[in-house]
Amino acid sequence: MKLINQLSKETGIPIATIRFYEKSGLIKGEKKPGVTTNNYLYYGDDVVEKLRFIQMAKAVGFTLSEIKEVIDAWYLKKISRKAQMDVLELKLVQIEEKIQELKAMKRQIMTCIKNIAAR
Amino acid sequence: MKLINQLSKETGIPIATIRFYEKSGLIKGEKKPGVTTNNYLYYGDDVVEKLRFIQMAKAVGFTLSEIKEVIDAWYLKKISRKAQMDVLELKLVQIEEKIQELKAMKRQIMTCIKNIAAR
DNA sequence: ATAAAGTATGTAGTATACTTCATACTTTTC
DNA sequence: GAAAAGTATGAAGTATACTACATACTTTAT
Repeated sequence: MKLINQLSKETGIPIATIRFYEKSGLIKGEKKPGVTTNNYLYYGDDVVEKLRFIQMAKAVGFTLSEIKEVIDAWYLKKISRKAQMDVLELKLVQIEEKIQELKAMKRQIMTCIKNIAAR
Repeated sequence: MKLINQLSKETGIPIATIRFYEKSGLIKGEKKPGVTTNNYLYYGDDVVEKLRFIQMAKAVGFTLSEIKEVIDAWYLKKISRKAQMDVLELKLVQIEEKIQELKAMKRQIMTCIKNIAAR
């Protein structure tokens, strides 16, 4: 069980940002049962996983609310299996679209580089 | 030569957003020489190209200032050939990174879908 | 020729995603 | 046991990327 400082060091995400993600409902720490002197929050390994996923997803242009949908489908067992599948399969489609867009950009830029080189 | 309305219709980007991009230096319209009654701006086909590029690049998480760098390297002949190449090659690397991240996310989500299906 | 639609300009407002600050308490270190 | 470092909370501030509004002028349609 990790405290927020360790979480930050493992992921490179600032503590303030992690707190912001927690407030936004993307991750959740828990109070250690039995500890009454403080109200420190502890985080499991799943939270590190989630934070890494957030980093990746943000880097490819997903918003926090889109990311939250995926994380909820992933970890919350509350919603129906079908609803979980729907969210995840939609994300797969969107990921595939982004890959295609990136490949198109790559081709464009490579053409441009060739033009510059041929001058 | 197109007016802003046509530009908007061809790309699906709102007029206000196109104006914002122009103010941000990503695209540029020109006054028709000889026309003195108005100050309407006209746009060439390169602007449509640029707007489509902006749409794609934004969809995969590039910021407007990153996009501006690429567009400048692309169209502005002012900067040195080497500087142009540097910008474009860096973008190629970043695009490749994003593709890898998307593929990693794809795998993760597919694993998750399999787990849900197997319940 | 007049109303409707288009264009330009400037300013203000909004949403997202942080980031900083102030305060207060707890734990660790020397 | 006192200072330094860590944690929690709430509120305010910032950056990016729009989005809407008000005004004024121009062009197009009827």
